Amino acid sequence: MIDLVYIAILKANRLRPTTVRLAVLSVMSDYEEGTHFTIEKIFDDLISSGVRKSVGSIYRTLKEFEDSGIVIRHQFDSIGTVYESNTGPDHDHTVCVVCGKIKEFYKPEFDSLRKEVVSESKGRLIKHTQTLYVMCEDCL
Amino acid sequence: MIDLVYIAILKANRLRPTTVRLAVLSVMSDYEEGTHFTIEKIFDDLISSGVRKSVGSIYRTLKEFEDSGIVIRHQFDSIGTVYESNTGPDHDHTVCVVCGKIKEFYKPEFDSLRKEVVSESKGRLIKHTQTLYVMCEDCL
DNA sequence: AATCTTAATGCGAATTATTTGCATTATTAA
DNA sequence: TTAATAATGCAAATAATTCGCATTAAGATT
Repeated sequence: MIDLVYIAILKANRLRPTTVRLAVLSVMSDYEEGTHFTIEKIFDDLISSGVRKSVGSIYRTLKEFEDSGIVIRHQFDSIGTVYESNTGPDHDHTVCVVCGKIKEFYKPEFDSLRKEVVSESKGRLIKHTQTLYVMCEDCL
Repeated sequence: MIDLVYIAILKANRLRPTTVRLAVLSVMSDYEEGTHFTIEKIFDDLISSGVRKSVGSIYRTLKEFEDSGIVIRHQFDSIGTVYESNTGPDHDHTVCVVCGKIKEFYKPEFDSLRKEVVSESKGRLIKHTQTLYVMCEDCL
């Protein structure tokens, strides 16, 4: 059973290994590292793999996955809501305002600066978002 | 006529000085510097000042103002869409995940780092968003 | 394995936020 | 002052997401 690892992931998050959840994990696992995908793409890819699941269930599933930390949800200007697998290290994004391509970047210096900001205000940092809207090399 | 300055702002942006636009500018001018407001707040504040304008027109007006650079629109997690007057210097935001309070911060070092990121990818920076979700001092 | 309990699913309706078409009205240009 | 153009109100349309609830599936219990 190829699903064993998905079942383990779900159980580790107190989620029953059901057909919808396993199917969503399965299509997600076919994406390249760093792929950003929509609810609709998951829906379509499930159809392509011969599995029809309701859009409502996919919304619910991705919300559960987000709560569990299995995926991260982003809202980008003029692109809307996309998700990505929460594997790999922390990072921020660039989005090309022309072609819409999303890339990731990481610079540890940002983290230190952010820590300074919150400590100056005596708060505690829970999470952050940073997106650079660019014209990418190809579009220039 | 107290509106003269608003009329000037609108004309400078090739927008006819109409009642809706002038009324929106007027309620906005009553807000403290750095206030973040919703469409609904504008609507309510117009009502309070004895002016009833359609929600649709307020949406249209704020979109025009955004295109003209008169306001900036933000989308914050679990808060939604808010606007602020585009006066004063560039800045990013902290949002308290408990009380929802929005504050501004500015550190020039962020700008240099962002420039590094886009120059490394040979792109051009158009704009950026950065939001730190925190527990603020009061909520801790 | 049969049954009980609880959670997940599908479906369509409901919600929320926003946009749009169009007839009417206001603003600017002639 | 009239002609041309743009803005407004209103209601309907759209888009994205959530929800209620009856049905089904999964895990626990006997």
